[in-house]
Amino acid sequence: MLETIRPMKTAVVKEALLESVRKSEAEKRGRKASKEVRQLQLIEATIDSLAKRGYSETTMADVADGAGLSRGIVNFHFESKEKLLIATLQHMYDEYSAHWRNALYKAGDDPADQLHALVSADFDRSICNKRKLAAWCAFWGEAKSRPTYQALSSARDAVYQTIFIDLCATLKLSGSYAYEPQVMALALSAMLEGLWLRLMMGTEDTTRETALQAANEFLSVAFPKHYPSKAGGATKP
Amino acid sequence: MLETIRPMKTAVVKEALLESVRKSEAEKRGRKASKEVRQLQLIEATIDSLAKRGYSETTMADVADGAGLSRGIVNFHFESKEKLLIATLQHMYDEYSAHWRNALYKAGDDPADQLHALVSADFDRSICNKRKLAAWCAFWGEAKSRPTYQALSSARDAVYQTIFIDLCATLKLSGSYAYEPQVMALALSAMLEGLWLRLMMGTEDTTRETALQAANEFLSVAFPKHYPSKAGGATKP
DNA sequence: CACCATTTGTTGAACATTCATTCAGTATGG
DNA sequence: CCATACTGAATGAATGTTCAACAAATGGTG
Repeated sequence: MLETIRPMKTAVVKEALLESVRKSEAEKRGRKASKEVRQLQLIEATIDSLAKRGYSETTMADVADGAGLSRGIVNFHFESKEKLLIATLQHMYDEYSAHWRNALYKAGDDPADQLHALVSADFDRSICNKRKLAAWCAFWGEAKSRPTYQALSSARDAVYQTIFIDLCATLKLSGSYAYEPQVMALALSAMLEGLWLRLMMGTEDTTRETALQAANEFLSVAFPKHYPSKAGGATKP
Repeated sequence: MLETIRPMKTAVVKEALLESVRKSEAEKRGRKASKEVRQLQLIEATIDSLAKRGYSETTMADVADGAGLSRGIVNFHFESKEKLLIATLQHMYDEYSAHWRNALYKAGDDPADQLHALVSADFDRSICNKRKLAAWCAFWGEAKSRPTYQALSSARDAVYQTIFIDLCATLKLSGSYAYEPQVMALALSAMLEGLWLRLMMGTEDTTRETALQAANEFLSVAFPKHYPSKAGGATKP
């Protein structure tokens, strides 16, 4: 099962396109960019707007201004505002998906390493930052009332969840734990999402470091034989 | 510290008012209701709209229609749409707050019972249902870009968090655990929020029961001496 | 290479719609 | 009969979409 997970090839391509977007900062005007680059540029501007103004205040004009282009341009590249937002969500979903698949691939064959890699990947700067988290949260707020968003809006999809369950089951066998893999996987992935939520609320008392620390603490108590606690031993009352 | 937490008296009053709202279903028109009842009625209609249509699609007209009243009514009782939404958020915040305070009060003096009561309270039908969760999520999506929402939007506030930390610290002493109370409390409360998020996404694979089960599983592995696992003992490989 | 025709990307003003707000008028309870 | 709750049409601002005109690339032809 796990052997079928490979980093997505398209991720590399998109990375290169994003580079083009950043490079062309100075030369936004005129017909300098390819269709794909321009679309990515608009998607990035959309994420900016979602992060800065929230979903309900994100306007076509703001996206166009953010990209340094004219008003009508979005309707040319994307058919409508709705299609732009769907494309933006799909982009973030693909990026997140490629990120954890890559982390899993690089983790090697040990299940404990794999689980730890997945957890750590969630708090990597490239995807876990104010801008992206805020954009995710904006979509979450609308997901329940929009069928189109529902499938994409929880970045951690069914495949991700299945892998979590499999890893929990494997560790249970090798560590003689008592929990139910499915239940433990739910608790774990829910905590990761909850930590994301905390981070985006951004009350400054939760940072990427403390969030990661909490996640690792969870791993230590749930799988003590695989992740021995790094803190001092048990204290007597 | 914990001894100062008491159920809020105002909760009882509001419950009575809500009763009035429900009773007057048939007689919405005319000057039948007091000012407070009418405001609660509008707030309930706002929650309905948020749940059904999401934040960005919630309109004054929809709220008024939902309450069976005329268009201009909201601006009469609340000054503006923004004030209505703030009042709605405040209402949900107060309700949630009263709920966990009451649960804590009824739990008695044992810290383990208290923590368990807080966790269970989160999944009580009265506050953990599609309608309310969807409304919470709608506000979360806008909170980061609206300073006014920020304080109220995470129902679990600083006081709640402090109590969690205190309980974790107490249990650590009596159970000789190795974790850092602050870190464990963060992991725990983040998981609760994450489970809420799952429930409101409503992909049907997570129910209130399985969510509560996952939360209890967490308690079992984090505080094994206080919450002995109910599943069969450890299995050998 | 030069020239022109065609396709394709881009602009910005005009348009239509949606929606919060206002307010003059009406109804109702005390 | 007065104060107050309430109504609903009018208003104006905000915003997504359309489109005619323009500009840049492309490709074919002599």
